[in-house]
Amino acid sequence: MTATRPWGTLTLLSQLSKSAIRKTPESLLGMPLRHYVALSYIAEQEGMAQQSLAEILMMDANNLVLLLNELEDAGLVRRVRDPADRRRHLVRITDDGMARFDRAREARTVVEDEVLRSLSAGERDDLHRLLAKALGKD
Amino acid sequence: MTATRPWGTLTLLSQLSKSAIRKTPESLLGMPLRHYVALSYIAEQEGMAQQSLAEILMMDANNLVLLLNELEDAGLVRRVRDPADRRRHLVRITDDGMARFDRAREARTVVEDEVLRSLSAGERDDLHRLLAKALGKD
DNA sequence: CGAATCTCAGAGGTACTGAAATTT
DNA sequence: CAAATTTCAGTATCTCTGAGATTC
Repeated sequence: MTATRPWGTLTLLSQLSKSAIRKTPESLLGMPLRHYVALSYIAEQEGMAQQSLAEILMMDANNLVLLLNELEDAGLVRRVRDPADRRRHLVRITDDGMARFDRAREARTVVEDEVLRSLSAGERDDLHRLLAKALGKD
Repeated sequence: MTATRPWGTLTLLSQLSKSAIRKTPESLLGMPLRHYVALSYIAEQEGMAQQSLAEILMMDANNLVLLLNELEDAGLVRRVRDPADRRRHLVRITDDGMARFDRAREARTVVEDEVLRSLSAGERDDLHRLLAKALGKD
């Protein structure tokens, strides 16, 4: 029943994502976008080991080291050795980091309104729900 | 009425897109993913000038030059001078390019099934429709 | 001649590869 | 000692900046 559609769902997905990235200037967030994305996971799941964090962010653990260096230099997060397994570093967001993340999140709703301006409020909720379900975050 | 949700729609969007990219190996498509994405637009809109194509693909016109060089070297597209304005190059997909694009599209439905496996057929249609509408492609 | 279009070389930022250091 | 975790140096790939060439 699936008619041959000119655009695959995955193609549309990547295009809309690209559009969102292009419309999110660093000046609006107050931090680089990749800092914001990382913070959103660190804030949600406090005290994660770096390796687990790398899996969730779908990035190399090696690369995460460099990213966390930047976040730590900016005073947004802290690395603390795990007392239970001293090989691990637990990543915790700082109070300042949480405050700046909250401001960035507010700012991103502005971008979201622009990117999704063609959708009604109900359709935006539907989209959010479908994306969350596809990611297993429902 | 919008409850404070842990994940913004834009964050979910970029994460699912990243997931789709990671699950699309070049060997499956028979070409690099960015060749496939470019071809999907070139196949849909025959004989576009490079500048228009760059806008649609949301990439730098400079960068598109390098991408088209690769596509032309691979025999997937041809550049033809626009007789009406000899400054322009019109980009056309070759017969071989179309054949290989069709095979790649088939392959990508396999990835799509995996990425969207948590969604029912109806939900997948909904997602497709919402993404297309947000992009103004409905 | 100014503007538009395409091309390319060089620079900058981002991500991956491999090896070292510490701890279990 | 082997495995797990984090760190870093080197490499590769990609994207953007700026200048040049052709045509309108």
